Amino acid sequence: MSDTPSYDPQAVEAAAQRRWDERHVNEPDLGRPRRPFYNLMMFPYPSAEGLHVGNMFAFTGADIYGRFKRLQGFDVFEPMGFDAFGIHSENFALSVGTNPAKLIPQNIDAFRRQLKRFGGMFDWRHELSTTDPRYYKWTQWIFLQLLKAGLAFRKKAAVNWCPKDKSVIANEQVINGYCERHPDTKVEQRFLEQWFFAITRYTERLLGNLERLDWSSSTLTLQRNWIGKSEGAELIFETPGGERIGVFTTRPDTVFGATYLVLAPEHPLVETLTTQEQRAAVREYQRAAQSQDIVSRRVGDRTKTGVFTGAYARNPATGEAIPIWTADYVLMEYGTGAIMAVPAHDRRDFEFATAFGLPIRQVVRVEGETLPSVSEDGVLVNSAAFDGVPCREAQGQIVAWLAERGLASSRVQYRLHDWCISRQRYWGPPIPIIYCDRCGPVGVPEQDLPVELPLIEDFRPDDSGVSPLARHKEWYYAACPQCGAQGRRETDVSDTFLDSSWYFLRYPSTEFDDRPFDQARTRTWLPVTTYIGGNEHAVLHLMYSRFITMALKDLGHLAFEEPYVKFRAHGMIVKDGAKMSKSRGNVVVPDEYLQKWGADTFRMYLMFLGPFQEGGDFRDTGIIGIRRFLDKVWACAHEAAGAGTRQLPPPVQRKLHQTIKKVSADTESLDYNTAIAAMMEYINLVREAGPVATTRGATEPLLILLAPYAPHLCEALWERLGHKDSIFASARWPAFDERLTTAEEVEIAVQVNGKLRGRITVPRGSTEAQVVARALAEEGVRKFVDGNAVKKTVYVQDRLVNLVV
RNA sequence: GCCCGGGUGGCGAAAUCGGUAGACGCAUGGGACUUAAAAUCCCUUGGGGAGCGAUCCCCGUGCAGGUUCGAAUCCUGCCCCGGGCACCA
Repeated sequence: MSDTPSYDPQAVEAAAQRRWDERHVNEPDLGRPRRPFYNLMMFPYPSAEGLHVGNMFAFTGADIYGRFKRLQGFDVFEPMGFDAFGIHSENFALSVGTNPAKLIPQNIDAFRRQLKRFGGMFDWRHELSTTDPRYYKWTQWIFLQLLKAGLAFRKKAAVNWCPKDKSVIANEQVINGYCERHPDTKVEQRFLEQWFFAITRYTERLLGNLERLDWSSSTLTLQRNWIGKSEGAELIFETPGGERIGVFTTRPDTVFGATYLVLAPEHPLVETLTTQEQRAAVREYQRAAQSQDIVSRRVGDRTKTGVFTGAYARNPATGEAIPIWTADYVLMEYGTGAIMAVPAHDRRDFEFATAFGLPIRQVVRVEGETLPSVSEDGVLVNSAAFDGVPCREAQGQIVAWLAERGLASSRVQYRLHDWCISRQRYWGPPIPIIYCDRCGPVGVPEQDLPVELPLIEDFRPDDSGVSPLARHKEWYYAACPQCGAQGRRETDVSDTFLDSSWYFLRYPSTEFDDRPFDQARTRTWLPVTTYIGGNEHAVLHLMYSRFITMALKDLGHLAFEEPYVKFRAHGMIVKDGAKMSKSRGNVVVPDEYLQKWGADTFRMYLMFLGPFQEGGDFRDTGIIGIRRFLDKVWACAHEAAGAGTRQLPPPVQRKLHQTIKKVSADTESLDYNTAIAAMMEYINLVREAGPVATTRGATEPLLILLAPYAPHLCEALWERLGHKDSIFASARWPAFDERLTTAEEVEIAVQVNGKLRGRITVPRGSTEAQVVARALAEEGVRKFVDGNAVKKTVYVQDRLVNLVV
């Protein structure tokens, strides 16, 4: 058609976005929505490099879902914000020598521009940044609520310490045990008083609730593994001096094979038990363990080291005296910090016993296994009265037997640790605490919040070993809120995961400065209806925000305890099979694609790459296919605008209803790639059918189905078809008629002995007898039946018949 | 090492309460239109074989077995790739 203007994405997209802004299309009535739908996606960290395709992939997938819900008649709230505190910003700022407070606004501006360009349905009235004092005032408020409730406490914990920097460094700055900035300087560990949140008091709730959450199963599995519940027993080994050493074990059935004990070097009893002769060696070992950085201390598969303490304890099962060692393969933070070593049935103990010549006693026999044999599918041997008992049964029996003498009890152990929120850094919200010599640590009164992070030039850590914030006396010294004496502010800032643990609560209430979240708003919009994000945050962010929500509920601030009713994990977009990263130099920037192809084509291309929930490898060889499709839609709509209304030919009508059905189901389940394929099939059929099918009745439903995917194009074509209001404000998701999705006749596969031998077309709903008769009439089928008697027939209604001869 | 995913044409992928493998798209090759090119449109394409031809036969979903009338799909044992955890007792 010569009067059809050509499709110019840049012009179409600019016009559509202008329209949405002017008419406030993306801004639901937060006060009185009819059908509220909170569509959340993970807010980005605004890096200096700008939005990359990984972000766009995630946001597009989430935005499609939000627009889909919008067209289904929901009042969709789709907010966006910036997670701008943290070590990444700070490190970047250090490298360019500019305060992050000056850099971040520029980054945010660039991000906002890109986010607008790709066409997200964001309600920008509710944008937030975690670095805004109006936001982190409430992050600090949350800290104070937990402090009041006894859920925030101080504890000594190890950090990485660089002796050159005279400063704490993060785990990711430790490279093979050396400082990232001083490759010749070994990192040590130091013990500092730090703030923790008592997330472990919520372990069972965090675990149990997972049963009831509508989350991607991969995410649930990651959370369960992270919590790491393991059931076992605590056994007591007594020393001649009367000390009781508790050990946690999941294999109490192997206690007869425990030939020595190992205490972590940090275990308090090491000091008490070590004999005079061993003292020097043990001290030396403890010192060595401590001088390691915490990263390499935890890296597995190291050669076993350890020292004998000179002391002995009695094996509660055998009564034998067994030696007590200390070794760093036992971790103080798990279980009791002590283990019973069963070298015959534990790989690590076996390795250690072999290295130090300790006895190895087999107490479990498993068919066909050599030592160390760790299987539980065996029976006990060398275990006195328990010989011959299967492992699993023996576990309970032995615990019960030892419990009679008070030497055992059942115990559940978790891997989850309390959450250390202290960061010895500059770029974060100051922890609102004032230390007073008389009163100890005192929370800053709520009316004094926020404790603003001062804009300082010398935010770089220096050799003084004092936090940059402590060098600013006017900030550092503050009156004790309790007694008025001069106190000192906490100079640590809080973890960025605390910032992001509650941002979804803030979005609907950003305009209120006198409360973190408005009660009415929160009741209306929360919990979040659907959260779509990456599994890279499956444990930390998602676990912490669940915990904070539970704590706030218990403290009376919220009426619900699970923040995200439905969570879906999207896949990761990679480049040539590898994660995109700056160091690999394989980061794909979306800007040039948006420039060349437009947002709609690029959005759809990303979704067509593969299943959204699996991700895929980015390559740009197929974009043209999406563009061709959109060109067809463009032409079709323009032709339809000038065409009259007429009945669709039956095959086109059938395809239309099939397409509505498939796109509705696939969009709901985030199977965007197949939804797009279905729309392509449909437009191909319409184009093939020609002018009789290129009508308003064929085109309008397609525009609505396509609108979540290519919102700008559909907005423009909707207008072209004469509609005054935005498609998102006025269109309703089309319904399909199940009866119209099926044809009168169906093709049936005919198999002989399971091999496909022909196809026949029969009326829908034909009986088995009719179909078999028709099948046997086929020459190609008869050839294979060849006079043999049909022993059996298998008939699948309207699909297939199999003749067994 | 343990826990999750996943291996299907030249490529991205469809199809899994077992039922016509390869939808849709890219890229091929051929053709139409054009002075020509671009764009567009039509046809072709898993491998092998038979036939002038409409067609027909054999093989084929990482490998080896198994269950079944029938397996990409279920079971057993392997191999490879990606992700997570990692001395967690």
